Amino acid sequence: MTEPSGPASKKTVPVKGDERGRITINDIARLAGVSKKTVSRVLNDHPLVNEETRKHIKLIMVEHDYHPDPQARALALRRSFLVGLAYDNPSPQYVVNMQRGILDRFEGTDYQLVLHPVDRAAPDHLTRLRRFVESHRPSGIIMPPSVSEDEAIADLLRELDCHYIRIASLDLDTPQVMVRTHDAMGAAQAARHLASLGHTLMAHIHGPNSFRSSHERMSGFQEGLAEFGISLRPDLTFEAGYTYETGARAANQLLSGPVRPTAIFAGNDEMAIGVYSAARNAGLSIPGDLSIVGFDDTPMAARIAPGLTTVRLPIRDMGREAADAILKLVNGQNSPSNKSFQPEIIIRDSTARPKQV
Amino acid sequence: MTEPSGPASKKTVPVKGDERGRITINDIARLAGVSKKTVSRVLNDHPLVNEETRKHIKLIMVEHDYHPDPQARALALRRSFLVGLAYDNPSPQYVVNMQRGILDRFEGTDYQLVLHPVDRAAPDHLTRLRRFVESHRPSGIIMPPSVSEDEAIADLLRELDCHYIRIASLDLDTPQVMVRTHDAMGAAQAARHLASLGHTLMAHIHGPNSFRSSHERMSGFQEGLAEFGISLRPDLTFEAGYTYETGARAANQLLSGPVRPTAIFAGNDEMAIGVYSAARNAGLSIPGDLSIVGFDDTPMAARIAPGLTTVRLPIRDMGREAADAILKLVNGQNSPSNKSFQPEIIIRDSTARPKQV
DNA sequence: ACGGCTTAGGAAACCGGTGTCATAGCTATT
DNA sequence: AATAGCTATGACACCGGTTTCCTAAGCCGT
Repeated sequence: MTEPSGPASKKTVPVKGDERGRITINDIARLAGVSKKTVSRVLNDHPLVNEETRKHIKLIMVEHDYHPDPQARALALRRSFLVGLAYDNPSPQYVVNMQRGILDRFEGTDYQLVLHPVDRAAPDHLTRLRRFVESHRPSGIIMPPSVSEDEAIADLLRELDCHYIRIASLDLDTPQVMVRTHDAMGAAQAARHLASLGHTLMAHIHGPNSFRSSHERMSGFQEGLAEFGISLRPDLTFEAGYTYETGARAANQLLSGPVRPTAIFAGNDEMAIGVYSAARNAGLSIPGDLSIVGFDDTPMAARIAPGLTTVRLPIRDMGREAADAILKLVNGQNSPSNKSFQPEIIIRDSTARPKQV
Repeated sequence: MTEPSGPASKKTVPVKGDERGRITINDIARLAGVSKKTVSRVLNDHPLVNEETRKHIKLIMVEHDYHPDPQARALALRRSFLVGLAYDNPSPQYVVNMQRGILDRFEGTDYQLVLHPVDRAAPDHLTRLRRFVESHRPSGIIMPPSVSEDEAIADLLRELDCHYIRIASLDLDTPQVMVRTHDAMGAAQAARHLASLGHTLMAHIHGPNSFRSSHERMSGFQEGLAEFGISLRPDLTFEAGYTYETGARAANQLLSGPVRPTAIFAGNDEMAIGVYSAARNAGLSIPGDLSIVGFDDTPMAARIAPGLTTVRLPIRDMGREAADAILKLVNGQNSPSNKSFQPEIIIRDSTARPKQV
């Protein structure tokens, strides 16, 4: 045996008809009676091609169902048709919706989404990202929070001259390369909802201080309350880890404290569900004794009893927009799209007027 | 401006230092004083290379942190370093865990995971898959259920001479190209658990008949019951859609029927949560009046009250194994790994002895 | 000393596209 | 008329690897 041969490579003589094997740009060129360079120009929408010629070539391409080889283009263009998703969000719901949105936009294009989970706790995560970019030369990288908030990562990508889009809840240095979420606005809606129900003594359990979204949501909540002349008491704000367990722990502590609020705004649904558990432990009924608002509108919010009032961020739409922005960057349209997406409060059964109004 | 030029292509004279721009196989060859073909042989572990030469070249590669360009190899080898995940499972939890498992295995390799959601209801889904495979030439495709159960898809991949691994709960035609899940075994455990608690009148809500897993789980449940001399009554088995809503609907119907079971085994957790909702509607307490068992061990199972007894399949492990199998296939090791993974029953608070024992 | 076999390595074509540069045919300007 | 400038196209090298084919050296038996 010579070098190990592929499993079913039958050594098909490529001569003979133009069938037998994939058709290439050479085939199209021959069929159209032009050079491959002209076909290449048509492929890339180069302006200097006669309209007649262009139509003729396009027709032939369609007739033969020709699609250029992305690998070859990648090699020649020194840029692949791969877009990386660099993420570290622990919520499956979030990740999957983001993926769906991106894939929505890529549908019908030649672009593919490749996954690159980032573990920012690992010392070599920057090296791994660098290797990924250097070797696979993705056309771009999409970063949802909290990867998007990491300046070291953004610096690296800039150094590597790699397009990227950051999805974040605040304005970040590099303009025009981000999709804006309005976490603060959503949190403000939660505040207004609770305040207008008559709550005045409210607690807040927020995510880790290292996440910008934690701050955004908290300050948005405060702003919303301020409209009603209410201020958030520091002794009623707790930091947790955006997880069920930490949310439950914080709520247990909170509910066994000296001051008992009539409502709790949790920084995400996971923690809100943790609050449910703590409320059960404390013998409190929801929403009778305690109103609860979450953030994210995970599927669980609708399924749990009582249904959780929460804030929905259009994650899928944001993914779609981010993908669109990457495509525009790749095509050199540096349009300052910088879109932002409005959150929406979903009112279910976990919020009601406080008892002693 | 001529054709849009790459951002930083300064026409760097490649002579001079070996820095300035990525280093290629030619650089390594020059530095080692051999031809590029010899370097290529080292890269591919070709046997006919002198041990001295090989070591020398490898050393140089490490020193200069050389990594061959995947795009170029893809072009030459007519095979990329991309592995596709063709999936249609609606559960984010499932999808994310599968992705994690696969990525676990790819870590440290040059392989990347690209997503290819499949909508088998769309008339062109086969065309889209074909286009993906033909144009990107993935090294392989991993298919979890229920895509894995689609023979048309498997036929297509075989026709395209594309490696694939199917993850499925039953033996499928092509041997040695699958990872086996044991849904039936898990369902049998659920049956034994309920039967040994003393239940004798049990209902089953299963997934769509078009999913093999529905049948596997049902027949496994029946086998488990049979060990206790119990048989599943046909009038107490319902088909639903693996979703919360359909599960709730089936349970409502079931609980308002003439025969009231003391336990319900739902084909997945989503439907089991739907049963919770129906039980609340019917004023039944869980597990006092009704025991419930689910399947999947989604995060929700642990968070809902009362905690849902359910069957856990090691999805992440299965993903890892599938990725491993793909790698073996690519490397020509046609080892009949055909591994299978044991399910595990997680007992929480939704199951108890029936009231009137 | 010669042919045959095995081992080690190189030259050049190739994978399927793209960039650079040259060129032919026009029209517009001087 | 000659020059300049634009349009439309092609020849050819190139991207960074792999493959095919070939050569040269070393060892063996006769």
